[in-house]
Amino acid sequence: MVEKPPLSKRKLQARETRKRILESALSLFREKGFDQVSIDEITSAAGVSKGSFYTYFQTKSDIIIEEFRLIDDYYQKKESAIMRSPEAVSRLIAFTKYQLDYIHKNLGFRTLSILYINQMSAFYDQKILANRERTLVRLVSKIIADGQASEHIRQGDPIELAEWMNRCMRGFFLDWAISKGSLDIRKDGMRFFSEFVLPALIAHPARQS
Amino acid sequence: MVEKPPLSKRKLQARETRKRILESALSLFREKGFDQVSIDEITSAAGVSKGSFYTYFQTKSDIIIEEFRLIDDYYQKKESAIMRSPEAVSRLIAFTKYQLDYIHKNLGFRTLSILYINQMSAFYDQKILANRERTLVRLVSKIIADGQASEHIRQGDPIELAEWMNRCMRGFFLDWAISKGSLDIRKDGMRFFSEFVLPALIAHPARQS
DNA sequence: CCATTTTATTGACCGAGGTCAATGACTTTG
DNA sequence: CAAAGTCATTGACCTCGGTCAATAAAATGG
Repeated sequence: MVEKPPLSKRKLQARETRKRILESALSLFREKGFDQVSIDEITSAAGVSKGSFYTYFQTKSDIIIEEFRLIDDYYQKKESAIMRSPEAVSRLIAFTKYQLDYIHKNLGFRTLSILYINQMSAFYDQKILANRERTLVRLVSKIIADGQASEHIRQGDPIELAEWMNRCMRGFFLDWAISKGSLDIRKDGMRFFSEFVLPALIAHPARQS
Repeated sequence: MVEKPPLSKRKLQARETRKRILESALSLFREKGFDQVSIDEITSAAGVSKGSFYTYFQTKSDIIIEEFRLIDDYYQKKESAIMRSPEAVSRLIAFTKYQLDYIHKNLGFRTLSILYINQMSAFYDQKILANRERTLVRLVSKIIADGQASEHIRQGDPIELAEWMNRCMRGFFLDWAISKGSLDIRKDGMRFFSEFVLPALIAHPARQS
């Protein structure tokens, strides 16, 4: 458990302000879409000034980042369900199903676009996606390490393999974002994963050279 | 040969204006970087008004798109060198080498970021990247089809496989862009391709099930 | 050669993201 | 409790990408 810090009136107010901005923003984004909502609109809905927005967030799209962080909690919640699958390959498939599902239901291609744009923009250094500490890498590399032990998965550094697998999926998400959602994220995503990415991870008997 | 159209004075002037804008823009981008150059700066360097910029380009980043189109000519020029490799696997490696090389020398991660951002942005419909007509897909799918005939490459629709392979590389480029170039595009890119993507394309003897 | 139509060009204007010096509410110090 | 210090808050202001009605120059056609 975390030590409860004695919150001063100031800290409480600040937290409240931040929360109000975040909630107005998310609610307006859901209602009208990211591009149709201005910072002025968000802050006046929250009853604060424009400047306050920038006390708590570096850019407009930081709000989106905040939403995206929740995906790690989601993976954590699904971990036991994923690990219930008998072996590595089916675990990776289960993982990917959950991932595609979450993105389909909770994010959407527009949100993903904004996330990628945010992460690529020039003087921005909050690395959300390329972070080895993420539950995603932890979980997938664990599955891979297990799979290597039982010889279902090919050899190699499990963390590197997890990042590579993840990178391929990111390629899919990018294509999805560029196509403005005209790919079917669950059908096409699953097919790409099981037909192309997964084979790169599976142990094969050595070929004659 | 293309039929030479009788160019009116108007068309000539228009072409000249477009060219001057393009050249000022590229030269300023190279000098100061995309974000540090404003449209006003570009147009006054070109000696035209701001409005003229938007006669010839839809957005500021369209200039970058223009540059990117050249990569298809480059692939075309390298085609024979690539096909000189004896079989599919080494051809794909050669192709990827040239691709990484071109992007390293001529584009850079910042340009790639701008390209991706442009392609993802909301009301934009010039699909540059996800275009089956591109030399890239044509060339790679041809190599794959040849490789399937000689049983070096696994079965499946060659165009789909080419798009999948390309998608994985796009995942790498995205990671590169997000990491602001801290990945080594040639070393890490080649390693990712040959260690992870290529195995997904190679024919393997069937496993016992 | 003049009248009409077409189209490249212009630049004032707009909207919106982001900045920052000034303010004042709260906290700490003496 | 008053003075000094800290920091959340404010909103006028700036920059810049992008728009568009008006204009000017060239093409067309009679």
